[in-house]
Amino acid sequence: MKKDVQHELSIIFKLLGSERRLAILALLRDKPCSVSEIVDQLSMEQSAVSHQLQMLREAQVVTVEKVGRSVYYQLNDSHILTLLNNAEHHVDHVLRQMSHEEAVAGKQAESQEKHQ
Amino acid sequence: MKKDVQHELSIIFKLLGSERRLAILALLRDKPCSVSEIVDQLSMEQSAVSHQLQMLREAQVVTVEKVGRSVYYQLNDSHILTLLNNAEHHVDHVLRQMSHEEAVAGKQAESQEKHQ
DNA sequence: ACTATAAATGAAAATTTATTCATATAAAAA
DNA sequence: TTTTTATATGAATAAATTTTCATTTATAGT
Repeated sequence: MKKDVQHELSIIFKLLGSERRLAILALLRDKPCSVSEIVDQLSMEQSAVSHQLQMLREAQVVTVEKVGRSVYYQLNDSHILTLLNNAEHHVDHVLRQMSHEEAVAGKQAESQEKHQ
Repeated sequence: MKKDVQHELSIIFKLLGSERRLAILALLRDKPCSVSEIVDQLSMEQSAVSHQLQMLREAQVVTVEKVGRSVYYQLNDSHILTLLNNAEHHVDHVLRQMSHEEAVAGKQAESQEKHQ
């Protein structure tokens, strides 16, 4: 893998590796939102939201449009959506495996009880 | 998006959001590696590598196999590969757009020079 | 059994990232 | 034009992550 690609990759993953930014992106996935809509829905401070949006902007993950005195953000990037979808699959996979292992562990415990 | 999915997502993205871990994964993408192979190839400290591998292990991104006194790590997860590939596409897209914008900026500068 | 090598681990130190706070900017409303 | 509302931004603080250092564990070779 080329080094600058790796660097850019780490930037985009770093960006997605925050629950708050993921929450923002989840909102934007449905429809464009103004900053204050995001603030209200996620109960975050305005300044914190602005800082996060700044990062998403700089990485070209979202675009901006001024409407009156509001600023609307929207997803800019279909790749991000694909990425999120794939990642969700991965998570489903892991979560399922975990609950499967729990089930197995449960049966083992059960079986051990019988043998006591 | 469910909250626990979002949480897991942030974990996996956080994991991928590090150049060093990406470098490790790039090595493992080719073939399983022992800890000391990784240390040598990436010129990292042994302890740092071990800590990073611990995280990858705990997230079930890699699996471990002892061979003699070496410990070999390998990618466990095809989803991660897909994720990395998708992300590379995104990066290509952004990098291309950036160089496109540079080109445009260059032409504008050129054009402005003419008008001076 | 003793020594050397490979890797893991815990805790402290260093670095990075995120949040808050104070303030600035910009546009609409009064 | 002054006031209000929405957002942005810089700097300080707080929190999280990463690295380093010292030590431990485990295994192979002597």
